Amino acid sequence: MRFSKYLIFTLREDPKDAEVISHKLMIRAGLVYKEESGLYGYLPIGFRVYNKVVNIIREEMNRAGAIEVLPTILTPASLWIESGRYDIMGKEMIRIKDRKDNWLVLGPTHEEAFTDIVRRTVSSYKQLPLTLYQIAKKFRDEIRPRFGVMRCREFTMKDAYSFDIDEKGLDESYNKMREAYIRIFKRVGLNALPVEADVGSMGGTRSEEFMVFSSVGEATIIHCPTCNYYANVERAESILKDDDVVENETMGELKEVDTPNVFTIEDLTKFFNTSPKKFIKTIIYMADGKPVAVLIRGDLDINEVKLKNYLGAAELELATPEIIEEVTGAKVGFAGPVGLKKEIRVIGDFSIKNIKNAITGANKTDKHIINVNINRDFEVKEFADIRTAKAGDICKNCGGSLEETKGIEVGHIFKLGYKYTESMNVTVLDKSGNRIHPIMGCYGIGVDRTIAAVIETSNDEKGIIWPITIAPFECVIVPIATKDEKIMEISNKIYEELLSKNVDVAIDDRDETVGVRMNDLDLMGIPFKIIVGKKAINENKIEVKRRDNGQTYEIPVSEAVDEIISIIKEEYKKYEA
RNA sequence: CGGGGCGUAGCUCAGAUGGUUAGAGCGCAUGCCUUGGGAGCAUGAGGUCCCCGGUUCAAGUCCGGGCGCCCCGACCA
Repeated sequence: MRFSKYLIFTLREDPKDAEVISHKLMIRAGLVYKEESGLYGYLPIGFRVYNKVVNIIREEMNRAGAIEVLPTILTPASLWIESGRYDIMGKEMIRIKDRKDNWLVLGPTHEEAFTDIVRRTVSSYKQLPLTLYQIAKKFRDEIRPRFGVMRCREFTMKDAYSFDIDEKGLDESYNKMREAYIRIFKRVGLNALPVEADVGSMGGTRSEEFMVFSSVGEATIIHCPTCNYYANVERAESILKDDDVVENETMGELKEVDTPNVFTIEDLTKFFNTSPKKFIKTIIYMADGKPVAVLIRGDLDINEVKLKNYLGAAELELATPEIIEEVTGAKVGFAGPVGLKKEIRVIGDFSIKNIKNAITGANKTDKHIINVNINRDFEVKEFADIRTAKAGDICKNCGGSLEETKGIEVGHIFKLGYKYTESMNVTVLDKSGNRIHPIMGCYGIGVDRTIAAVIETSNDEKGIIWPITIAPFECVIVPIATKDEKIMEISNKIYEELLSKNVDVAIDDRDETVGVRMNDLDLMGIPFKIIVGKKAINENKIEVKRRDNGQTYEIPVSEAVDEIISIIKEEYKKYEA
């Protein structure tokens, strides 16, 4: 590619509306442009990177035995009604009405579509196992798109769906995908770790997210440095440091105390001059429309994902002030387990089991009660782990001290189960001629997010530093003076030869000063610059300069092509899976 | 949906208290000169000051309403 005839669009300054590094650099290096919030298009340089990532994913999926298909992105509402998700998905799903007034959905995910493909084409156990995939656009009307390409409304995803006759088969299909993912992320230069994830209302049995540790990540990961336990905070379990400490206090007398305008645990702690651990927080939730009281120790946080799973609820939200008043008989801030006005389901987190002489809301406005004791003053029928694990907690596996980090979720693999094959009635005949539902797994990789994650973890003050495997070009030739015939002659010769040997090379022959061109190439993250300058004329030598550490090799012109090829080959080895 | 910030040239921004023909840097075009890390000189093009309404002799500037963008939170198969 000759840059003089290409579309290079770089910016010298950070765009105003970008906050995170990857977003700034993707715009500045001319990889993408923003059409509007959450909608990004790829420019030529970005599209080259995109294609390289897609190709690596495709190669590894094929290697793992998955088969590529191309379903429709516009899907009929009927598919979604069948699976029961038409109503559940809510506003995130983009719906369009066609000219005949039929509703269509721009696929936000494709379980239904792939299940439909299998329903149409598979009828015997002999055709299984089967893993199908696509690399295509997804549409989700996100409440808040952000961080450029990281969370947007239209994005590219590789999604695969496996179909097996039994759980054992699913385990194998799942593991194949898991292996493929590890290879893919290695090859694109990402350090992505599988982390235990929430299986949630999907009803699956196992789920892992591939996380890239980064401060801009939206997910919180709980990590044990001793035994390498990694889990999304949504499902992480831990042991409290002081879980088993039974206080020796004798039970005091239950007593109401006036606490006007004291609401938060922090304020209450000051007011009573005690520790937050002496409080039992009582939070009222609405689970599928029914109020539930949840009790947890004052210094801890409720994990709503765990709670939702425990309750088996489809919808879980904090109760409104009106409902809280109705349930407790008091204004918000004074709920407690003793003397709730209405009989409702009460769930206790394990953390409240051993609190002696606790302080709780009195279910009367502006009043708390002290010396509250479980089993004497109130009973809890249901105990569960509904606490958010946090740094400093004890690892349930090895007793180590847990740490917290942020992660970007670049992939997600999931044992789905029978949800879709049952709801959409997919069956195959097994060996004995019985109709059985295949069991499913689903596996996703966010292509755009993967690109952003690479940039987020590999950049410097000059710009992007691409791994050679997904760089827009492997190397770019820079003729120091574009009007010098001799320099151009040498440059063009090397360029043509490299091209003929299938090197992904470009020549930056734009009528710009060397400084401008070098800086652009650094911004774009080109792994190797091939500089043809005075030395080429005087000493018959060209220079190859590395983007990552600035190291420069001087190479005689006659050996340039072979040497460049071998340097590039060597570089690829770093990313071999 | 709540809180905060912003909206003026392709980009990044300046335009107190309302007042002529709305500015800068970069970018862009043309010419000269240049090319070892964002050169110099000259000339030039480029504006719905987010939109609608109001106040006023006069609005980029003040008032009301709306729209859009960014960040935090809520939310997120």
